[in-house]
Amino acid sequence: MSEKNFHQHQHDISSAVINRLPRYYRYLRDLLDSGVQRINSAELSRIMGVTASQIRQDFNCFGGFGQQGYGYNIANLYENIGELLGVREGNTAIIVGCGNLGRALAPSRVFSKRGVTLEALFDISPHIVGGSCGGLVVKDMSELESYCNSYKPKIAVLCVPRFAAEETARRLVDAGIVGIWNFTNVEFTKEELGVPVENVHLGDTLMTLCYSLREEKEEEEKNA
Amino acid sequence: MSEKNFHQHQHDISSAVINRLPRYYRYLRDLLDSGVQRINSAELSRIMGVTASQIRQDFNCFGGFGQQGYGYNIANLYENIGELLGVREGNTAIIVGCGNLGRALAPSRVFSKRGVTLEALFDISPHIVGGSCGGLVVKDMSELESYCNSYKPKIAVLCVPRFAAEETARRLVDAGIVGIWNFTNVEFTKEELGVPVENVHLGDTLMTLCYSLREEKEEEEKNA
DNA sequence: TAGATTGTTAATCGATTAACAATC
DNA sequence: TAGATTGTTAATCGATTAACAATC
Repeated sequence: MSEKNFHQHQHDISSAVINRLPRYYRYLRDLLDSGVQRINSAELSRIMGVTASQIRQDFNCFGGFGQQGYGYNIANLYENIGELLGVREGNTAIIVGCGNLGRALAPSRVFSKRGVTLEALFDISPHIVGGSCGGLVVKDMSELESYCNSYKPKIAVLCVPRFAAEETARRLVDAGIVGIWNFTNVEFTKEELGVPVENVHLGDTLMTLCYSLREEKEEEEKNA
Repeated sequence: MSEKNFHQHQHDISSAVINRLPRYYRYLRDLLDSGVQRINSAELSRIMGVTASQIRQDFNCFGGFGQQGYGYNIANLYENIGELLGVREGNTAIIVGCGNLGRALAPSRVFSKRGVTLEALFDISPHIVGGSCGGLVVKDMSELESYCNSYKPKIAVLCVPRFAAEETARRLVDAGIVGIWNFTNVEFTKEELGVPVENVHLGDTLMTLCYSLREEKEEEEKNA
Protein backbone atom coordinates (compact mmCIF):
# COMPACT_ATOMS: atom_id res chain seq x y z
CA MET A 1 0.00 0.00 0.00
CA SER A 2 1.58 3.26 -1.15
CA GLU A 3 1.95 6.32 1.05
CA LYS A 4 -0.55 8.06 -1.19
CA ASN A 5 -3.06 5.29 -0.73
CA PHE A 6 -2.56 5.21 2.98
CA HIS A 7 -3.64 8.80 3.30
CA GLN A 8 -6.51 8.44 0.89
CA HIS A 9 -7.71 5.37 2.64
CA GLN A 10 -7.53 6.12 6.29
CA HIS A 11 -9.06 9.58 6.17
CA ASP A 12 -12.53 10.98 5.82
CA ILE A 13 -14.30 7.67 5.66
CA SER A 14 -18.01 8.41 5.42
CA SER A 15 -20.10 7.44 8.40
CA ALA A 16 -22.26 5.32 6.09
CA VAL A 17 -19.25 3.05 5.60
CA ILE A 18 -18.16 3.06 9.24
CA ASN A 19 -21.64 2.12 10.40
CA ARG A 20 -21.57 -0.91 8.13
CA LEU A 21 -18.29 -2.25 9.50
CA PRO A 22 -19.75 -3.90 12.62
CA ARG A 23 -22.22 -5.78 10.45
CA TYR A 24 -19.44 -7.08 8.21
CA TYR A 25 -17.57 -8.05 11.34
CA ARG A 26 -20.52 -10.11 12.59
CA TYR A 27 -21.05 -11.93 9.31
CA LEU A 28 -17.35 -12.65 8.94
CA ARG A 29 -17.25 -14.07 12.45
CA ASP A 30 -20.08 -16.43 11.50
CA LEU A 31 -18.31 -17.50 8.32
CA LEU A 32 -15.13 -18.05 10.28
CA ASP A 33 -17.00 -20.18 12.81
CA SER A 34 -18.54 -22.25 10.04
CA GLY A 35 -15.06 -23.02 8.74
CA VAL A 36 -15.14 -21.16 5.43
CA GLN A 37 -11.70 -19.92 4.47
CA ARG A 38 -12.32 -17.56 1.58
CA ILE A 39 -15.14 -15.64 0.03
CA ASN A 40 -15.68 -13.30 -2.90
CA SER A 41 -17.76 -10.16 -2.96
CA ALA A 42 -20.54 -11.82 -5.01
CA GLU A 43 -21.03 -14.60 -2.46
CA LEU A 44 -20.85 -12.25 0.53
CA SER A 45 -23.33 -9.97 -1.21
CA ARG A 46 -25.82 -12.84 -1.40
CA ILE A 47 -25.37 -13.71 2.26
CA MET A 48 -25.63 -10.15 3.53
CA GLY A 49 -28.21 -8.78 1.12
CA VAL A 50 -26.09 -5.89 -0.14
CA THR A 51 -24.46 -5.35 -3.53
CA ALA A 52 -21.05 -6.77 -4.34
CA SER A 53 -20.09 -3.31 -5.54
CA GLN A 54 -20.79 -1.83 -2.14
CA ILE A 55 -18.76 -4.50 -0.41
CA ARG A 56 -15.73 -3.87 -2.61
CA GLN A 57 -16.09 -0.11 -2.30
CA ASP A 58 -16.40 -0.33 1.47
CA PHE A 59 -13.37 -2.56 1.95
CA ASN A 60 -11.37 -0.42 -0.40
CA CYS A 61 -11.79 2.65 1.72
CA PHE A 62 -9.15 1.08 3.92
CA GLY A 63 -6.85 -0.36 1.28
CA GLY A 64 -6.58 -3.76 -0.30
CA PHE A 65 -8.05 -6.47 1.90
CA GLY A 66 -8.60 -8.75 -1.08
CA GLN A 67 -6.73 -10.29 -3.97
CA GLN A 68 -7.72 -10.22 -7.62
CA GLY A 69 -8.83 -13.58 -8.98
CA TYR A 70 -9.09 -15.00 -5.46
CA GLY A 71 -11.42 -12.94 -3.32
CA TYR A 72 -10.99 -12.30 0.37
CA ASN A 73 -9.36 -14.49 2.98
CA ILE A 74 -11.94 -14.49 5.73
CA ALA A 75 -9.61 -14.75 8.70
CA ASN A 76 -7.54 -11.93 7.28
CA LEU A 77 -10.52 -9.72 6.49
CA TYR A 78 -12.03 -10.33 9.92
CA GLU A 79 -8.78 -9.39 11.54
CA ASN A 80 -8.42 -6.22 9.48
CA ILE A 81 -11.92 -5.01 10.18
CA GLY A 82 -11.51 -5.87 13.85
CA GLU A 83 -8.39 -3.72 13.84
CA LEU A 84 -10.33 -0.80 12.36
CA LEU A 85 -12.98 -1.24 15.03
CA GLY A 86 -10.38 -1.11 17.75
CA VAL A 87 -10.74 -4.72 18.91
CA ARG A 88 -7.00 -4.88 19.55
CA GLU A 89 -6.85 -1.62 21.47
CA GLY A 90 -7.50 -3.23 24.83
CA ASN A 91 -10.28 -0.79 25.61
CA THR A 92 -11.73 -0.82 29.11
CA ALA A 93 -15.19 0.19 30.26
CA ILE A 94 -17.21 1.05 33.33
CA ILE A 95 -20.98 1.00 33.69
CA VAL A 96 -22.42 4.05 35.39
CA GLY A 97 -25.94 3.49 36.66
CA CYS A 98 -26.90 -0.07 37.55
CA GLY A 99 -30.63 -0.08 36.96
CA ASN A 100 -32.28 -2.75 34.85
CA LEU A 101 -30.31 -1.97 31.73
CA GLY A 102 -26.95 -1.61 33.44
CA ARG A 103 -27.46 -4.90 35.24
CA ALA A 104 -28.43 -6.56 31.96
CA LEU A 105 -25.33 -5.31 30.17
CA ALA A 106 -22.86 -6.13 32.94
CA PRO A 107 -22.98 -9.95 32.67
CA SER A 108 -23.44 -9.96 28.88
CA ARG A 109 -20.71 -10.73 26.38
CA VAL A 110 -21.33 -7.50 24.52
CA PHE A 111 -18.00 -6.14 25.78
CA SER A 112 -15.68 -9.12 25.69
CA LYS A 113 -16.74 -10.15 22.18
CA ARG A 114 -15.50 -6.79 20.97
CA GLY A 115 -12.22 -6.60 22.82
CA VAL A 116 -13.56 -4.36 25.57
CA THR A 117 -13.01 -5.28 29.22
CA LEU A 118 -15.70 -4.26 31.67
CA GLU A 119 -13.85 -3.32 34.83
CA ALA A 120 -16.22 -1.60 37.23
CA LEU A 121 -19.83 -0.71 37.97
CA PHE A 122 -21.08 2.42 39.72
CA ASP A 123 -24.39 3.43 41.22
CA ILE A 124 -25.66 6.01 43.65
CA SER A 125 -28.34 3.97 45.42
CA PRO A 126 -27.37 2.35 48.75
CA HIS A 127 -29.62 -0.57 47.81
CA ILE A 128 -27.52 -1.32 44.76
CA VAL A 129 -24.01 -0.30 45.89
CA GLY A 130 -22.13 -3.27 47.31
CA GLY A 131 -24.22 -5.76 45.38
CA SER A 132 -22.65 -7.96 42.75
CA CYS A 133 -23.38 -8.17 39.05
CA GLY A 134 -21.54 -9.98 36.28
CA GLY A 135 -18.76 -10.82 38.72
CA LEU A 136 -18.20 -7.21 39.74
CA VAL A 137 -19.19 -5.42 42.93
CA VAL A 138 -21.09 -2.16 42.42
CA LYS A 139 -19.14 0.81 43.72
CA ASP A 140 -20.53 4.06 45.07
CA MET A 141 -20.49 7.04 42.75
CA SER A 142 -18.37 8.93 45.25
CA GLU A 143 -15.51 6.62 44.32
CA LEU A 144 -15.75 7.47 40.63
CA GLU A 145 -13.00 10.07 40.41
CA SER A 146 -10.46 8.18 42.47
CA TYR A 147 -11.20 5.02 40.53
CA CYS A 148 -10.76 6.74 37.17
CA ASN A 149 -7.60 8.33 38.41
CA SER A 150 -6.13 4.96 39.35
CA TYR A 151 -7.38 2.73 36.55
CA LYS A 152 -7.97 5.11 33.63
CA PRO A 153 -10.98 3.33 32.10
CA LYS A 154 -11.64 4.46 28.54
CA ILE A 155 -15.38 3.98 27.97
CA ALA A 156 -18.31 4.85 30.22
CA VAL A 157 -21.63 3.10 29.63
CA LEU A 158 -24.10 5.72 30.76
CA CYS A 159 -27.28 4.17 32.17
CA VAL A 160 -28.38 6.75 34.69
CA PRO A 161 -31.87 8.28 34.82
CA ARG A 162 -32.58 11.22 32.60
CA PHE A 163 -32.30 13.92 35.23
CA ALA A 164 -28.75 12.85 36.11
CA ALA A 165 -27.55 12.35 32.54
CA GLU A 166 -25.99 15.71 31.77
CA GLU A 167 -24.20 16.14 35.08
CA THR A 168 -22.90 12.59 35.09
CA ALA A 169 -21.67 12.82 31.50
CA ARG A 170 -19.62 15.93 32.28
CA ARG A 171 -18.29 14.37 35.43
CA LEU A 172 -17.14 11.33 33.46
CA VAL A 173 -15.34 13.43 30.88
CA ASP A 174 -13.70 15.45 33.64
CA ALA A 175 -12.59 12.20 35.22
CA GLY A 176 -10.77 11.24 32.01
CA ILE A 177 -13.29 9.03 30.20
CA VAL A 178 -12.64 9.19 26.43
CA GLY A 179 -15.85 7.72 25.00
CA ILE A 180 -19.47 7.51 26.13
CA TRP A 181 -21.91 4.78 25.21
CA ASN A 182 -25.04 6.69 26.10
CA PHE A 183 -28.27 4.87 26.94
CA THR A 184 -29.97 7.82 28.59
CA ASN A 185 -32.82 9.68 26.91
CA VAL A 186 -30.65 12.77 26.61
CA GLU A 187 -28.55 13.04 23.47
CA PHE A 188 -24.98 14.25 23.62
CA THR A 189 -22.63 15.30 20.89
CA LYS A 190 -18.89 15.10 20.62
CA GLU A 191 -18.91 18.86 20.20
CA GLU A 192 -20.47 19.56 23.59
CA LEU A 193 -18.68 16.87 25.60
CA GLY A 194 -15.35 16.83 23.82
CA VAL A 195 -15.26 13.05 23.49
CA PRO A 196 -16.94 10.65 21.03
CA VAL A 197 -20.45 9.62 22.03
CA GLU A 198 -22.79 6.94 20.75
CA ASN A 199 -26.38 7.73 21.63
CA VAL A 200 -28.50 4.60 21.76
CA HIS A 201 -32.26 4.95 21.63
CA LEU A 202 -33.71 1.49 21.95
CA GLY A 203 -37.25 2.78 21.72
CA ASP A 204 -36.65 4.34 18.32
CA THR A 205 -36.45 0.96 16.63
CA LEU A 206 -39.64 -0.15 18.38
CA MET A 207 -41.33 2.90 16.90
CA THR A 208 -40.13 2.23 13.36
CA LEU A 209 -41.41 -1.31 13.81
CA CYS A 210 -44.78 0.14 14.81
CA TYR A 211 -44.68 2.37 11.73
CA SER A 212 -44.27 -0.72 9.55
CA LEU A 213 -47.09 -2.48 11.41
CA ARG A 214 -49.43 0.38 10.71
CA GLU A 215 -48.37 0.45 7.05
CA GLU A 216 -49.01 -3.27 6.71
CA LYS A 217 -52.35 -2.94 8.36
CA GLU A 218 -53.44 -0.16 6.03
CA GLU A 219 -52.23 -2.14 3.06
CA GLU A 220 -54.35 -5.06 4.15
CA GLU A 221 -57.41 -2.94 4.80
CA LYS A 222 -57.12 -1.45 1.35
CA ASN A 223 -56.91 -4.89 -0.25
CA ALA A 224 -59.86 -6.15 1.75
CA MET B 1 -55.28 18.03 1.91
CA SER B 2 -56.31 17.01 -1.61
CA GLU B 3 -56.81 13.43 -2.71
CA LYS B 4 -53.78 13.82 -4.92
CA ASN B 5 -51.69 14.97 -2.00
CA PHE B 6 -52.91 12.20 0.17
CA HIS B 7 -51.57 9.59 -2.21
CA GLN B 8 -48.34 11.41 -2.82
CA HIS B 9 -47.76 11.87 0.83
CA GLN B 10 -48.60 8.60 2.42
CA HIS B 11 -46.75 6.39 -0.05
CA ASP B 12 -43.16 5.46 -0.66
CA ILE B 13 -41.73 7.48 2.18
CA SER B 14 -37.99 6.85 2.19
CA SER B 15 -36.62 4.91 5.13
CA ALA B 16 -34.26 7.82 5.83
CA VAL B 17 -37.31 9.91 6.71
CA ILE B 18 -39.10 7.18 8.66
CA ASN B 19 -36.04 6.52 10.77
CA ARG B 20 -35.94 10.17 11.76
CA LEU B 21 -39.54 10.26 12.97
CA PRO B 22 -38.89 8.73 16.41
CA ARG B 23 -36.24 11.34 17.06
CA TYR B 24 -38.63 14.16 16.18
CA TYR B 25 -41.16 12.51 18.43
CA ARG B 26 -38.74 12.54 21.36
CA TYR B 27 -37.74 16.15 20.93
CA LEU B 28 -41.35 17.25 20.54
CA ARG B 29 -42.27 15.42 23.73
CA ASP B 30 -39.55 17.34 25.55
CA LEU B 31 -40.76 20.65 24.13
CA LEU B 32 -44.30 19.77 25.10
CA ASP B 33 -43.19 18.95 28.65
CA SER B 34 -41.34 22.22 28.90
CA GLY B 35 -44.54 24.06 28.05
CA VAL B 36 -43.62 25.46 24.63
CA GLN B 37 -46.66 25.78 22.40
CA ARG B 38 -45.30 26.50 18.97
CA ILE B 39 -42.02 26.25 17.09
CA ASN B 40 -40.69 27.02 13.65
CA SER B 41 -38.34 24.91 11.59
CA ALA B 42 -35.40 27.27 12.20
CA GLU B 43 -35.68 26.96 15.98
CA LEU B 44 -36.23 23.22 15.91
CA SER B 45 -33.26 22.89 13.59
CA ARG B 46 -31.06 24.59 16.19
CA ILE B 47 -32.30 22.33 18.97
CA MET B 48 -31.95 19.11 17.01
CA GLY B 49 -28.84 19.88 15.02
CA VAL B 50 -30.35 19.27 11.60
CA THR B 51 -31.23 21.73 8.82
CA ALA B 52 -34.55 23.57 8.77
CA SER B 53 -34.90 22.45 5.18
CA GLN B 54 -34.76 18.82 6.19
CA ILE B 55 -37.33 19.32 8.91
CA ARG B 56 -39.79 20.93 6.50
CA GLN B 57 -39.14 18.32 3.83
CA ASP B 58 -39.61 15.50 6.32
CA PHE B 59 -42.87 16.81 7.74
CA ASN B 60 -44.16 17.50 4.28
CA CYS B 61 -43.87 13.90 3.23
CA PHE B 62 -47.01 13.42 5.25
CA GLY B 63 -48.89 16.60 4.33
CA GLY B 64 -49.17 19.94 5.99
CA PHE B 65 -48.44 19.78 9.69
CA GLY B 66 -47.52 23.46 9.80
CA GLN B 67 -48.88 26.83 8.90
CA GLN B 68 -47.20 29.55 6.88
CA GLY B 69 -46.19 32.57 8.88
CA TYR B 70 -46.78 30.71 12.15
CA GLY B 71 -44.72 27.53 12.28
CA TYR B 72 -45.82 24.31 13.90
CA ASN B 73 -48.14 23.79 16.83
CA ILE B 74 -46.16 21.40 18.98
CA ALA B 75 -49.06 19.48 20.49
CA ASN B 76 -50.52 19.03 17.04
CA LEU B 77 -47.24 17.99 15.45
CA TYR B 78 -46.50 15.57 18.27
CA GLU B 79 -49.92 14.04 17.86
CA ASN B 80 -49.55 13.70 14.10
CA ILE B 81 -46.15 12.06 14.26
CA GLY B 82 -47.38 9.77 17.02
CA GLU B 83 -50.21 8.75 14.73
CA LEU B 84 -47.73 7.90 11.97
CA LEU B 85 -45.72 5.85 14.43
CA GLY B 86 -48.78 3.91 15.45
CA VAL B 87 -49.00 5.21 19.00
CA ARG B 88 -52.80 5.18 18.78
CA GLU B 89 -53.01 1.68 17.36
CA GLY B 90 -53.20 0.01 20.75
CA ASN B 91 -50.40 -2.39 19.87
CA THR B 92 -49.69 -5.24 22.26
CA ALA B 93 -46.45 -7.10 22.85
CA ILE B 94 -44.99 -10.20 24.42
CA ILE B 95 -41.39 -10.82 25.41
CA VAL B 96 -40.04 -14.17 24.34
CA GLY B 97 -36.92 -15.16 26.24
CA CYS B 98 -36.49 -13.74 29.73
CA GLY B 99 -32.73 -13.63 30.12
CA ASN B 100 -30.96 -10.49 31.26
CA LEU B 101 -32.19 -8.36 28.39
CA GLY B 102 -35.77 -9.60 28.46
CA ARG B 103 -35.94 -8.98 32.20
CA ALA B 104 -34.50 -5.48 31.73
CA LEU B 105 -37.06 -4.58 29.07
CA ALA B 106 -40.09 -5.99 30.89
CA PRO B 107 -40.29 -3.41 33.71
CA SER B 108 -39.10 -0.51 31.54
CA ARG B 109 -41.36 2.16 30.12
CA VAL B 110 -40.07 1.54 26.62
CA PHE B 111 -43.43 0.04 25.65
CA SER B 112 -45.96 2.19 27.45
CA LYS B 113 -44.33 5.45 26.38
CA ARG B 114 -44.99 4.43 22.78
CA GLY B 115 -48.52 3.18 23.09
CA VAL B 116 -47.54 -0.46 23.27
CA THR B 117 -48.88 -2.67 26.06
CA LEU B 118 -46.64 -5.47 27.25
CA GLU B 119 -48.99 -8.33 28.05
CA ALA B 120 -46.99 -11.50 28.60
CA LEU B 121 -43.54 -12.98 29.08
CA PHE B 122 -42.36 -16.40 27.93
CA ASP B 123 -39.34 -18.51 28.68
CA ILE B 124 -38.33 -22.14 28.39
CA SER B 125 -36.27 -22.51 31.56
CA PRO B 126 -38.02 -23.99 34.62
CA HIS B 127 -35.93 -21.66 36.77
CA ILE B 128 -37.44 -18.63 35.12
CA VAL B 129 -40.97 -19.79 34.30
CA GLY B 130 -43.40 -18.88 37.09
CA GLY B 131 -41.20 -16.02 38.28
CA SER B 132 -42.42 -12.47 38.12
CA CYS B 133 -41.00 -9.52 36.22
CA GLY B 134 -42.41 -6.07 35.61
CA GLY B 135 -45.68 -7.18 37.16
CA LEU B 136 -46.09 -10.17 34.85
CA VAL B 137 -45.60 -13.85 35.56
CA VAL B 138 -43.32 -15.65 33.10
CA LYS B 139 -45.20 -18.31 31.18
CA ASP B 140 -43.81 -21.53 29.75
CA MET B 141 -43.09 -21.57 26.04
CA SER B 142 -45.48 -24.47 25.64
CA GLU B 143 -48.31 -22.05 26.31
CA LEU B 144 -47.26 -19.72 23.49
CA GLU B 145 -49.66 -20.90 20.81
CA SER B 146 -52.71 -21.09 23.00
CA TYR B 147 -51.91 -17.68 24.46
CA CYS B 148 -51.51 -16.10 21.02
CA ASN B 149 -54.69 -17.75 19.89
CA SER B 150 -56.64 -16.25 22.78
CA TYR B 151 -55.06 -12.80 23.09
CA LYS B 152 -53.68 -12.07 19.61
CA PRO B 153 -50.61 -10.07 20.68
CA LYS B 154 -49.14 -8.06 17.80
CA ILE B 155 -45.43 -7.68 18.57
CA ALA B 156 -42.95 -10.25 19.83
CA VAL B 157 -39.76 -9.03 21.48
CA LEU B 158 -37.32 -11.79 20.62
CA CYS B 159 -34.64 -12.21 23.29
CA VAL B 160 -33.82 -15.91 23.01
CA PRO B 161 -30.29 -17.28 22.59
CA ARG B 162 -28.89 -17.44 19.11
CA PHE B 163 -29.42 -21.14 18.53
CA ALA B 164 -33.16 -20.82 19.19
CA ALA B 165 -33.69 -17.63 17.21
CA GLU B 166 -34.72 -18.97 13.82
CA GLU B 167 -37.09 -21.63 15.11
CA THR B 168 -38.69 -19.30 17.62
CA ALA B 169 -39.16 -16.53 15.06
CA ARG B 170 -41.01 -18.88 12.70
CA ARG B 171 -43.08 -20.22 15.54
CA LEU B 172 -44.13 -16.70 16.49
CA VAL B 173 -45.16 -15.83 12.96
CA ASP B 174 -47.12 -19.07 12.72
CA ALA B 175 -48.83 -18.16 15.97
CA GLY B 176 -50.03 -14.91 14.43
CA ILE B 177 -47.44 -12.35 15.57
CA VAL B 178 -47.31 -9.48 13.05
CA GLY B 179 -44.05 -7.76 13.99
CA ILE B 180 -40.75 -8.85 15.53
CA TRP B 181 -38.45 -6.67 17.59
CA ASN B 182 -35.40 -8.84 17.26
CA PHE B 183 -32.57 -8.69 19.81
CA THR B 184 -30.94 -11.98 18.85
CA ASN B 185 -27.66 -12.11 16.96
CA VAL B 186 -29.43 -13.57 13.95
CA GLU B 187 -30.83 -11.09 11.44
CA PHE B 188 -34.23 -11.64 9.89
CA THR B 189 -35.89 -9.93 6.97
CA LYS B 190 -39.51 -9.24 6.23
CA GLU B 191 -39.04 -11.25 3.06
CA GLU B 192 -38.13 -14.47 4.87
CA LEU B 193 -40.53 -14.18 7.80
CA GLY B 194 -43.42 -12.46 6.09
CA VAL B 195 -43.81 -9.83 8.83
CA PRO B 196 -41.91 -6.60 9.55
CA VAL B 197 -38.77 -7.07 11.65
CA GLU B 198 -36.50 -4.64 13.42
CA ASN B 199 -33.10 -6.14 14.04
CA VAL B 200 -31.34 -4.52 16.98
CA HIS B 201 -27.63 -5.01 17.36
CA LEU B 202 -26.60 -3.23 20.52
CA GLY B 203 -22.99 -4.20 20.08
CA ASP B 204 -22.74 -2.46 16.72
CA THR B 205 -22.94 0.97 18.31
CA LEU B 206 -20.27 -0.01 20.85
CA MET B 207 -18.04 -0.90 17.92
CA THR B 208 -18.58 2.37 16.10
CA LEU B 209 -17.75 4.11 19.36
CA CYS B 210 -14.53 2.11 19.52
CA TYR B 211 -13.81 3.12 15.92
CA SER B 212 -14.08 6.77 16.95
CA LEU B 213 -11.87 6.16 19.97
CA ARG B 214 -9.16 4.69 17.78
CA GLU B 215 -9.46 7.59 15.34
CA GLU B 216 -9.14 10.12 18.14
CA LYS B 217 -6.16 8.33 19.55
CA GLU B 218 -4.38 8.30 16.19
CA GLU B 219 -5.18 11.95 15.70
CA GLU B 220 -3.59 12.74 19.05
CA GLU B 221 -0.54 10.62 18.40
CA LYS B 222 -0.02 12.41 15.11
CA ASN B 223 -0.24 15.80 16.79
CA ALA B 224 2.11 14.73 19.57
C1' DT C 1 -1.81 -18.42 -20.32
C1' DA C 2 -6.84 -18.14 -19.25
C1' DG C 3 -10.15 -17.32 -15.79
C1' DA C 4 -11.59 -15.10 -11.89
C1' DT C 5 -12.26 -11.37 -9.16
C1' DT C 6 -10.65 -7.34 -7.16
C1' DG C 7 -9.71 -2.27 -7.18
C1' DT C 8 -11.21 1.80 -9.16
C1' DT C 9 -13.35 4.98 -12.23
C1' DA C 10 -17.53 6.61 -14.25
C1' DA C 11 -22.67 6.76 -14.25
C1' DT C 12 -26.74 6.75 -11.70
C1' DC C 13 -29.53 7.39 -8.16
C1' DG C 14 -31.36 9.30 -3.98
C1' DA C 15 -31.09 12.37 -0.25
C1' DT C 16 -30.03 16.85 1.44
C1' DT C 17 -29.84 21.69 1.05
C1' DA C 18 -30.97 26.13 -0.94
C1' DA C 19 -34.13 29.21 -2.76
C1' DC C 20 -38.37 31.25 -3.28
C1' DA C 21 -43.24 31.55 -4.34
C1' DA C 22 -47.49 30.65 -1.82
C1' DT C 23 -50.09 31.89 2.05
C1' DC C 24 -51.25 32.43 6.74
C1' DT D 1 -51.27 45.07 4.43
C1' DA D 2 -46.55 43.58 5.87
C1' DG D 3 -43.93 40.06 7.96
C1' DA D 4 -43.07 35.52 8.85
C1' DT D 5 -42.60 31.02 7.73
C1' DT D 6 -44.20 27.14 5.45
C1' DG D 7 -44.61 24.07 1.33
C1' DT D 8 -42.36 22.92 -2.70
C1' DT D 9 -39.36 23.15 -6.59
C1' DA D 10 -34.72 23.30 -8.24
C1' DA D 11 -29.69 22.71 -7.33
C1' DT D 12 -26.23 20.34 -5.00
C1' DC D 13 -24.15 16.91 -2.83
C1' DG D 14 -23.02 12.32 -1.50
C1' DA D 15 -23.73 7.55 -1.70
C1' DT D 16 -24.68 3.55 -4.39
C1' DT D 17 -24.32 0.87 -8.42
C1' DA D 18 -22.38 -0.47 -12.83
C1' DA D 19 -18.62 -1.27 -15.69
C1' DC D 20 -14.20 -2.55 -16.76
C1' DA D 21 -9.21 -2.37 -16.64
C1' DA D 22 -5.65 -4.21 -13.61
C1' DT D 23 -3.77 -8.23 -11.76
C1' DC D 24 -3.51 -12.33 -9.15
